[in-house]
Amino acid sequence: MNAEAEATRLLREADIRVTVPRVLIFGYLLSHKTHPTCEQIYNSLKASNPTLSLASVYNVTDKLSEEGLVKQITAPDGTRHYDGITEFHGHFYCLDCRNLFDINCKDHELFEELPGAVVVSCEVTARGYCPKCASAGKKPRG
Amino acid sequence: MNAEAEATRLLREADIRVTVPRVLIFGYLLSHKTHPTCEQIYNSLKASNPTLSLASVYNVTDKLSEEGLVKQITAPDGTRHYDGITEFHGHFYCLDCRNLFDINCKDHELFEELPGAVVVSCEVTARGYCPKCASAGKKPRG
DNA sequence: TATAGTTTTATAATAATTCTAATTTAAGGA
DNA sequence: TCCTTAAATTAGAATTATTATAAAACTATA
Repeated sequence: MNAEAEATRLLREADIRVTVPRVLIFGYLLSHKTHPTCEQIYNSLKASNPTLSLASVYNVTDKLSEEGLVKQITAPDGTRHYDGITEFHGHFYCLDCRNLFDINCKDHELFEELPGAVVVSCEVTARGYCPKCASAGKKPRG
Repeated sequence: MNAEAEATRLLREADIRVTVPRVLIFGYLLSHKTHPTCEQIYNSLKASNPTLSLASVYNVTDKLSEEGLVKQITAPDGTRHYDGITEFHGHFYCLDCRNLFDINCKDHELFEELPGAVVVSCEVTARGYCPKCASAGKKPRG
């Protein structure tokens, strides 16, 4: 099954109105594991969908992450990225190239700390220099 | 010892030039555990220091976190907050009131995943509804 | 106290995201 | 299939957080 058909199926299953932008954007996230920003999603889709607007990409990613169908990741530089993989995992942010990489990492039992709090999701983000940038000498202070 | 004297001492120790804005801002972070943004730091300090500029707060917090004297936290809404506590701990972000709370949480051995990567820091951020907002009924969908 | 280099300041510029109001669309019922 | 209604999309303006710039002020050292 292709990504757009899968997106349509998952939207129906979640009882979310199926629209062209939602299918396109959700399908894109299901088939690209690159943690794109809204801008990047928009740039990738607009050539084949000239009427798509950037505002819709913001609206749709917002809706999808609210509904738990995709994951929102806030990078240390403050930009928001989206991830079609919803199983728990962590991210590694390269301070040089600013890319996000997946890392395995178990979920924790962190929250006896704040009794009464309702935990919706948890994000683990490491910062540093990815193998490529580190080997190019882009390490902190020397 | 008061916070500004402590800030001065720590700056000297780290071999960082001691300036008025640095002492003020670092001192503020050492004595306030509220995870303020640059804007909040600026607003708190400007009354008693009218010549201080917001740009300096950005410059100084940048410098301090680069040098590891304070911790930078990027909240899920993309805003950057600073924390004078540098020991490892996690944060809980309330989706309603947008405050950050400290949570205990051990550091992990996450990084066998990316051989060759240089890890600089690690951030664990949970999202949800804090006890106060949750009890006021601000839970997700119902 | 003079100097050199760094930091700060004020302001302008940029980038990411949100808001607004008009238009279009999806889904269910006649 | 056509109508209706609420919801979603669009384009563009507005807002917010942050970064850049260039001149003035300050720190540390000689």
